[in-house]
Amino acid sequence: MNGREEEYSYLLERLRRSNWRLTAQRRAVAEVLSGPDIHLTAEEVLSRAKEVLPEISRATVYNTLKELTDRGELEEVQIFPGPVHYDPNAVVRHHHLVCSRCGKIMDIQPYGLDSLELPPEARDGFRLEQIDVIFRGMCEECA
Amino acid sequence: MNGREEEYSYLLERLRRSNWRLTAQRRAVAEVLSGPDIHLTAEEVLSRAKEVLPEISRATVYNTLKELTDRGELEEVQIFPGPVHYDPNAVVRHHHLVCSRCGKIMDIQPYGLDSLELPPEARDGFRLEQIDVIFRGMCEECA
DNA sequence: GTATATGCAAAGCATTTGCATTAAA
DNA sequence: TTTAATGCAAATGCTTTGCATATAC
Repeated sequence: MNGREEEYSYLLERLRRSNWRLTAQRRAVAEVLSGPDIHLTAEEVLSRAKEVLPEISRATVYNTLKELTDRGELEEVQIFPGPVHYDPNAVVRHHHLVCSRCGKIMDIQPYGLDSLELPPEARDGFRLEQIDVIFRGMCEECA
Repeated sequence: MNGREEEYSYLLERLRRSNWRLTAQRRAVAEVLSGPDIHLTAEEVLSRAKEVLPEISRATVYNTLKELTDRGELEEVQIFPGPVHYDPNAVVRHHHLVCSRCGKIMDIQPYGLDSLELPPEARDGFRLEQIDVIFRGMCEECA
């Protein structure tokens, strides 16, 4: 397998190994969501999947996205008011960098976050599960 | 003014000083949103405002929330899928602590966040405006 | 008096649901 | 063959819009 194939098969590769009933529709959705820095809405997934499989329905896209989210293969991120974005980079812990003008979303590594912790008064009795961080600002092209 | 009044009039107090046309409806909305650790949905604001002013309409609540958000008096926070929560603590920089079971939302001080910064490779050319942080987990009563 | 806020109902967008049909294993 | 996925259309939840009426200043 060469570098390019590897990049493009993250999600699809994981799914092949699982015992998940693999239909043409699910493959189309998984393909659309395979790769780095992907953050698509359900509607975007639908239109891209239709390029490859025109008969795919909206309901199936929503079903599949929900299924993949439940399996931990996708992360739902709510960056803006409006539709949820689906991020296939659910395995690797990361945060999001977002341009407030053009809406571009990028995954970023946690960095300098070792000291990101609950203030002492909140820590007591609270079982921390997850920390969501969104960095908002202007990207180079928009600034 | 005693301590209790002070606590309860944050938002209302700020509005009195501004040249904002103060109607019974707007006062009702502002009252409902005055106090610490308030994170209400539009629907919750409506039902609480109705207790004080039964003739207030849903549209007016939405209008007023939008207006106050535009003026920087409220912050819209999207913690869960579903409705936006309105946070009147827009003046003081803070983050959110959320119970993933009961849904309780609390404001928390940024703490140990001095080192919360963009990774060097992302920093270049990006003009950072804001960092949103949500701590998710189980609160004491739910754990 | 005049500009602006209100309230109603209809429209809009994102998503979910029910159910009959179809296809994978 | 059997279980589960698909697709359609209707329903839901949240929010916005258009417009006639009412009200603060």
